[in-house]
Amino acid sequence: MNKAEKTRQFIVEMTAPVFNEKGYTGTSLNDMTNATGLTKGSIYGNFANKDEVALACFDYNLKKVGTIIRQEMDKKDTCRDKLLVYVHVYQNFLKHPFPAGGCPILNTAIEADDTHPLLKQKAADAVITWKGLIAGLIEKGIAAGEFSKDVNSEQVALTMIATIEGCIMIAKLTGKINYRNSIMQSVEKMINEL
Amino acid sequence: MNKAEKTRQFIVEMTAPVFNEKGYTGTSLNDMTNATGLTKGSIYGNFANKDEVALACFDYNLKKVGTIIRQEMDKKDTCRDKLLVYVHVYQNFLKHPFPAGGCPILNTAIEADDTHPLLKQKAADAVITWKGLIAGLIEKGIAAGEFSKDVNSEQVALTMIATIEGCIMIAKLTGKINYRNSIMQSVEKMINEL
DNA sequence: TTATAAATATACCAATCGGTATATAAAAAC
DNA sequence: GTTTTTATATACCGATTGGTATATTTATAA
Repeated sequence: MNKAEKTRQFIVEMTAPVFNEKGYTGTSLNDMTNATGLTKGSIYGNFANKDEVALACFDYNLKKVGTIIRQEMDKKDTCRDKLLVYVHVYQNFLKHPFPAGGCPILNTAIEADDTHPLLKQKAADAVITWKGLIAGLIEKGIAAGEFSKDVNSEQVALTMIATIEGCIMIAKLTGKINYRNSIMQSVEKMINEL
Repeated sequence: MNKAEKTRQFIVEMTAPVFNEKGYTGTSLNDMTNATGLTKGSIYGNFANKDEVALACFDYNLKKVGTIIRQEMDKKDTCRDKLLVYVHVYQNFLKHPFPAGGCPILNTAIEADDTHPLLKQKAADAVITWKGLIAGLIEKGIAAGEFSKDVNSEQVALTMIATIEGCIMIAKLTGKINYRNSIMQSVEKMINEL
């Protein structure tokens, strides 16, 4: 990794939380120079424009979440326990190196869906990949005799994602931890009833 | 309603969809003059600043949703059917005068939670009011013998809201109607199992 | 060690940002 | 119908926006 690649990485690491908190429109070049301590010239020597930084930051934030989930899943054996990782990670997200500003998919989806096609596409891809991951785990669990055969894996996957994302919104908005616990308990029940 | 009040109302009606689509930061005074056909002077003669317009627009958008729900609920008799109104309205939101840009609570929550305390508070209040409304309906249904006595009304209310909001996000992001139908079917099942 | 290439900083650009003072036009009151 | 108040438009403000051309520094290779 040469100097430029290091700086690129450094810029992404320092601005990713800002983009996730303030959003694409809400993050200015000034915010970016403040977060990095670099100048505009330095940032624009490594990125073509604000868009390119924002897209890289989304990837970075998304990867951060994915890594946490994968690491926790590797510790579990059964498909049910692997699914329950989502519940436990989102319930104790402070214990993990979770991106500041919350779920990048949710944040990006809401801001970009009417305004920024590129970011919107990235968020949409992330949701579909996530759905596939959960559905795959469910299918595997069915094949292993862990779950009932008449479980609709795609429906459960989508409902899990929707509930988790809604939960993140409500918990962050109201600041009520028991709201989060209550909703996550429903997701847990949903998984345990498969 | 005198001239000023009419203009105030007019400004809110014309800019509310813009705020809901582009967000608070993403909506400029220029957008507001374009949407209304009025000048800055005219807008700022009726509102102190952009904040005041945005807050009024949130109230307007929220009321719009509330009115739809209330009207549909009035047509139903049982608590179960009243709860199912949420499913049917959000599933066919195009048939109703739903605010352009989607759910104002969700949009405002995501943008404002790290950036705009006043809007955040309004969105939080809306969620808590909504939760109370659903929980009240469930309690009423329990009292009427319609639902099981050991239903946790607050938990169900929160989970319903989370799933619906997550559903809106996913459906709008991916554009897949069958995703929305699939998730809403889960909510329907949840209500029918009370 | 020096020449060359790459990376960063400085200084600037036009455009737009939210907001305001003032002038003009339209309503409302008399 | 005239006066007075209210509402709207015009013209402007400094600050900030995203972005760039160029100068300077730092790293790399000969």
